[in-house]
Amino acid sequence: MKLISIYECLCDPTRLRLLHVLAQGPLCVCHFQAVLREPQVKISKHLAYLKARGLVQCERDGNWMVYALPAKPSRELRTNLACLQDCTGEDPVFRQDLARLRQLAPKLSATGPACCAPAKSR
Amino acid sequence: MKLISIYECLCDPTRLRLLHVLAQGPLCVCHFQAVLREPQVKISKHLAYLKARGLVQCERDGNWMVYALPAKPSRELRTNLACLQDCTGEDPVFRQDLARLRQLAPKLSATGPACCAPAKSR
DNA sequence: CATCCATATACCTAGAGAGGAATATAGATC
DNA sequence: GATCTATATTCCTCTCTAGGTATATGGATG
Repeated sequence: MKLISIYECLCDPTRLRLLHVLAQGPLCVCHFQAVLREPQVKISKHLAYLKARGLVQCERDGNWMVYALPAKPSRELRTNLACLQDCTGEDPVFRQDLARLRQLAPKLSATGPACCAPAKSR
Repeated sequence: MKLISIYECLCDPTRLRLLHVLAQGPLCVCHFQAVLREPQVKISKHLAYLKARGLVQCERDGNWMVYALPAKPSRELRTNLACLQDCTGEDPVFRQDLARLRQLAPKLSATGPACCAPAKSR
C-alpha cells in the first residue's frame, strides 16, 4: 500500500524536519546539515530513505546534490504534506529550522545552491 | 514529539484499517475480527498499541471491550484522521472493510455491542 | 593525474515492532 | 465455584530501522 510507505517516512523526526524544510524549496545536503544541525551521514541516509519511497527527488549540480519534493506528488502525498505543514506550526524545532533556513536564504537566492563552506570560485 | 507517535500508529496497514473503521463509530474486538478478518491476537495487540499512544479509548461492556476514537482528539490527531479518510477512498481493502461493517450494522444498532457469535441471552 | 569536496555506502550494534502459538484474565452464566 | 466467552498478555523469532564510524564514489580543480 502506497499510503503506508508515506507514513513510514513520516514517523521519524529527522525525516519530518527534512520534508518540512523542503516545503520551502529545494536544498542540498550541506544546507540540510546547517539547518538541522545533524551529521552528514544522518541527513544523507534519511534523504536516501525518502528518495527510495518517492517522497523526494534529487539532481546533481556539480558537487552538490539538490533535493526537492517531487514535481508531481501523488494525491496522498500532497494531502499528507499539507497535513504536516498544518501540524508543525507551533513546534519549536520546526520553527527553528525555518529560522536557520532563512538565515541561509540570501546566499541561496544569490548564487543558487552555493554551499555552506563557500567554495573558492562560484 | 506527539506528532511522531501519531505517524508511528499510522504506518501499519492493520492499524490504518482499525482507525478507518473506527471513524464510523465505536466497535468491540470481535467485530473488528469479523470486519478485518484478522486473528484476535493481531487485532488486540494493535488496539493496545493505539491505546498506549492515545489514538483510541476503550471501555468495558460486560465481556466486550468497546473501542472508540478519543472523545477530544488533539488538533494533530483530528487533522491526520481527516487526512486518512481522505486517502482511503479508492483502496479496495478499506472499501471492503466498510462493506463488511455495514453488513454488521443492523445487529449493532439493534442490540448495542451485541457480539458476532450471538450470545444466548441478550 | 593527484587532490579536494560533497555526498553516498558498508558495516556494526542495539532496539523496536510484527506475527503466531500458547496462556492468562476478567466478567458472565450456570 | 466451575465453566464459558471475549479479550489481553507472554514468549519467541524475524525483520526493519536508527545511529555511528569508517570508507567509497564522483565530479571539480589545480
